[in-house]
Amino acid sequence: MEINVQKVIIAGEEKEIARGTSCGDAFKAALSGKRFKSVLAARCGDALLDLSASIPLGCDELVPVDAESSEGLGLLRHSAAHIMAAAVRRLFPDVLVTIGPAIENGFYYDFDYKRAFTPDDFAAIEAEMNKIMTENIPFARRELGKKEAIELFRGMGEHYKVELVEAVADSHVSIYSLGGFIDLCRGPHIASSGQLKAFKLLSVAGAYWRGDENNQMLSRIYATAFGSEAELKAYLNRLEEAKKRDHRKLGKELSLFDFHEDVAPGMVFWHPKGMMLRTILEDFLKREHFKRGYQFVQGPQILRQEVWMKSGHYDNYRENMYFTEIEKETHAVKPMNCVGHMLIYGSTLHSYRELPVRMAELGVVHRHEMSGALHGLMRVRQFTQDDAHIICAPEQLENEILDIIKLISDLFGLFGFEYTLSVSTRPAKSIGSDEAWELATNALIEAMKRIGAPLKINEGDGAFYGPKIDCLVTDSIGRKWQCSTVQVDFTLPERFDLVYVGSDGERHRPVMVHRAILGSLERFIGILIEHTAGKFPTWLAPVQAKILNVTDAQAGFTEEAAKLLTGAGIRVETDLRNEKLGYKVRQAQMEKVPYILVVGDKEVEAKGVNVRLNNGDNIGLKTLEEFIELIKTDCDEPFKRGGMSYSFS
RNA sequence: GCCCACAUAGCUCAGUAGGUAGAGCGCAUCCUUGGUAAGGAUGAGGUCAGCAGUUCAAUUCUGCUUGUGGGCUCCA
Repeated sequence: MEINVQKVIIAGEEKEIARGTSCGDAFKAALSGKRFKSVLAARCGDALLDLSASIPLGCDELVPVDAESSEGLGLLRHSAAHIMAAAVRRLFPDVLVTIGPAIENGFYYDFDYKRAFTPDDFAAIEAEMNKIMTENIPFARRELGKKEAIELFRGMGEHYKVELVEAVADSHVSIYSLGGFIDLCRGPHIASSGQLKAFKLLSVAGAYWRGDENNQMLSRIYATAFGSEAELKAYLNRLEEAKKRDHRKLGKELSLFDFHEDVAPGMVFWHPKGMMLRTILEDFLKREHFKRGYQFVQGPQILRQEVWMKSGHYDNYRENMYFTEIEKETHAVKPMNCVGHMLIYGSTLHSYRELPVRMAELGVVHRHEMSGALHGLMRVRQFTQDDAHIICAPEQLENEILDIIKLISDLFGLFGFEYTLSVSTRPAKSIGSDEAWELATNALIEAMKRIGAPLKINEGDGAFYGPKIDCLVTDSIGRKWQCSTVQVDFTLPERFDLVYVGSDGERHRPVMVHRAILGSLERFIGILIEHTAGKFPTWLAPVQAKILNVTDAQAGFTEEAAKLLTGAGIRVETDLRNEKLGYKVRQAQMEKVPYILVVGDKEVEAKGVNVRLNNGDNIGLKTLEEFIELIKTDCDEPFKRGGMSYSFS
């Protein structure tokens, strides 16, 4: 082999390539013209390279990267962010640029400008981007020493970029220029602006520089890009479809709940149907907790301020608490249930034989969240937690955590939700000793390892009193919401001087775990509504069957049938209105009732109902007894897997 | 709390370049008794979010407040 030639597998075929050949030239020689056009970058091992980069020495395989792959799409979007920034710079020359990464479904770029951008600016920016695409300007990479780069950006007045370069650990940084637009960037990028085919600006938002609310508020433009117009259109359609599942819209349409913003912003008014759903969920939760050795308790809603000072909430959580003065004494509405449970545990002396003590409460808490943070059922100011506090000996901790994770997976599995678990470590604002924090954090990590869950760590994201495991569930448009939380706490038992008597007759300090499985019932139901698009499984549906009479002549039997079914524990409604059958079917269908039962003369004679399923299928005439069996089987269906059950009352 | 947008009938939304408002759905009454996604007629419903300001006149323009939506921050 000659010294200036290397063997490289290019797109699956081994080639001899002259040293110094660019990735792009190598692909151009190896691929068809059409295929080559779709190639955005090159991958060698784990490294992504610009097409203009020379093939690295020692690279034995070069893989073409296009917009079909997630890495290719990310790169395309990142380049689109540069193109957007270049367009904004052309239109608003004195804008300062900051950062513009690709994100899950698109990209954004944060600008500092004398005014905020608005959607009215989109048309002009998009037009300028299209112009840049037509001009087909190459992305040119250059490596600079840090000092040189700082001077370059300082000369341009780009102080955000100067700050970014200063934070880089390496001695050199790379910059990319797109025509006259120069940006600090690790790269890689598409070869030239003409490779961007389909993009759309979506929304504007304020965002703090480096995510810190003490910093300058920047103007962020969100946008997305795809490999083709068709894919972009499909994505925008999907978004539209997802909006139809929005729990706020369905909550109103299905008459589950509403808000009275004028009198109680961020607090839910549950309507009969929503409350029915909640009640069934609560009953089910209670039974599952009893089976797992939990005892239900209930503490007061309002407690004197001094107890919150003792617990540490006053120092750490005051801004989010509601206070009220009663007989010159300041009281606080509970933002958490722990204090009540601590006091219940502490009111008697416990033996090690009783541990672990598992105290559960469907606890209503109030937290004054900032007004801009409220969001339907997902983020409210008053909510109900399926909360529990487990008080145990330190050596029992890991097993308790394992059982909790098992419960999380059972419950979320039942509803078919996808979720991710992560461990959050000590935050800046916290109480407790270093040693306690380390012990608690390790217990969580060990439990995660034992169940083999992928270990994700959120540094500094723990509660002020302890580290935690959080569970995130996704809503209909891809936003992630925290549901389950498992928090180890060494400080509250200390503050409330909780003890148990060990086998040695001495008093010992127990460890406490705070945990919620669904998290908040409000948020959980919000996600459930979006997940099911309002078509709840039969066991949860507020109305399981709706009986419609064809004409007034069958009203009597319809009412009798409804009474009989209700007596059998089925949630039934009738629609006896003087309307055509088609009209009543349509309405019941839109209410997403699982079973629509029609009663005409034939059914009266047979003492039965004609059964139409929610999917529109008609399964014919059933006697009332047959229908009761049918619906019971349907209710039990989701519980066949796992150790849970739904007992038909 | 911060940035942008928005607030009209129970719901979804038109509208007024400043002269106090409309539709569809829903609701009520009547006609219609019709077999699986909308039969017809008539009618009731609005201090145009609240408070100021400009104006002969404000739902419309301006400011503030409250709330909502999308984000940031925060969080179950």
